[in-house]
Amino acid sequence: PFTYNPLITGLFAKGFLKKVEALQLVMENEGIMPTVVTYNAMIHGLLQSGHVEAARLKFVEMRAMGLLPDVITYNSLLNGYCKAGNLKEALWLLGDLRRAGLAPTILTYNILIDGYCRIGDLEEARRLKEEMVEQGCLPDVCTYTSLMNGSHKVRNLAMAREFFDEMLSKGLQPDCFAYNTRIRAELALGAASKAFQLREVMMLEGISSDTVTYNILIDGLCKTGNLKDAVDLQMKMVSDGLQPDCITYTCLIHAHCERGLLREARKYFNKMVSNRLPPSAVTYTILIHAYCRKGNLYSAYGWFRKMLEQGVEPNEITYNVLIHALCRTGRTQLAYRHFHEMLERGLMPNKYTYTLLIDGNCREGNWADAMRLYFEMHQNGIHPD
RNA sequence: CUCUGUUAACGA
Repeated sequence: PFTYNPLITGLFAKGFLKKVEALQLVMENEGIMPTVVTYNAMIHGLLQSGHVEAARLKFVEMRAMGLLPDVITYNSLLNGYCKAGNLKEALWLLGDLRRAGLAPTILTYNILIDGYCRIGDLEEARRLKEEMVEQGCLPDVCTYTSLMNGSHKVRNLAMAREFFDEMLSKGLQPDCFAYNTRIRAELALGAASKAFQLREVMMLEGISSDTVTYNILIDGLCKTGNLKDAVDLQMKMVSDGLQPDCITYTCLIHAHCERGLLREARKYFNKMVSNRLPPSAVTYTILIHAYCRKGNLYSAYGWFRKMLEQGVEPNEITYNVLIHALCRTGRTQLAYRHFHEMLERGLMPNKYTYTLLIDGNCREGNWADAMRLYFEMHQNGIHPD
């Protein structure tokens, strides 16, 4: 197991799901018993790649083998459910952890607090923070970073600042993540100058801006209408010795597309490729969207094709963009084809997808299809508005 | 040997 466990972790990190299954068989054949750590590594890997159900099955499997899950097993699964926004299941699991005679750790609390922050339930997040103190776990910089992010989510800048100050008052030293989180909140909630001030503070504290800091600032400038400053900052980033990454370029591509500067956007795309940075699904979706909006479906499909050729998987947003453009131009049948494609890829259409298709069908007078979609949406637990 | 926090895209 000491040889196999790190191997399993490594394979998951590289996204080699099939090889992990193969390795599990090899272990069985050689009579090597998996340990709790083996399962923890597998559960974690499955969750990282979004396979919550498969992870749960591993959890069941390990218990069936007589292995007792430890706090790490629970924390991993808890994190998976929290990330998926399934706090109900997470709470049930927390009960299970306690029933198993285990005590939650600071990570257990941080995971749950982060889960509540992500769904915007700061009341519950706060309550858990108090509970963790009562249980003798002191909130750390990670706890406060989640709380600041949650405050940002509910657009409460004052609250984000309070959490930051409280962190300082507890004698905790904010790290780069904590500063970046606060800076992003300041920028997004209308306090750009405070954001830049904080970057100075951060430097004085001996924490240098990293790529994420720059990306947050560049994106913030783009979104407050300062495209030129954003471009300048990107150049400053390079002169400061930091390499722009895929996200840096994607922010700039998006900003240019929004302003209809598609030529410039393409220039950034080419620059990113020539810097050996592979464009992501987000990058392609932005370009597809820009051409669709312009009414140039031909070019939009050119990008879609390129994306597929490069082996970049389209996601639900990519399909929503295409479906939107097709429905709007009265090509509901073609839109429908994409709808099926997305199901084949295991992507879940959301409320927006259904609405687009229902609207398209209604416009063309296909009431039967529209009604069928409506019921299908209901069956999938999506409530119309 | 395994568990937590920060950045980009659709919005009818």
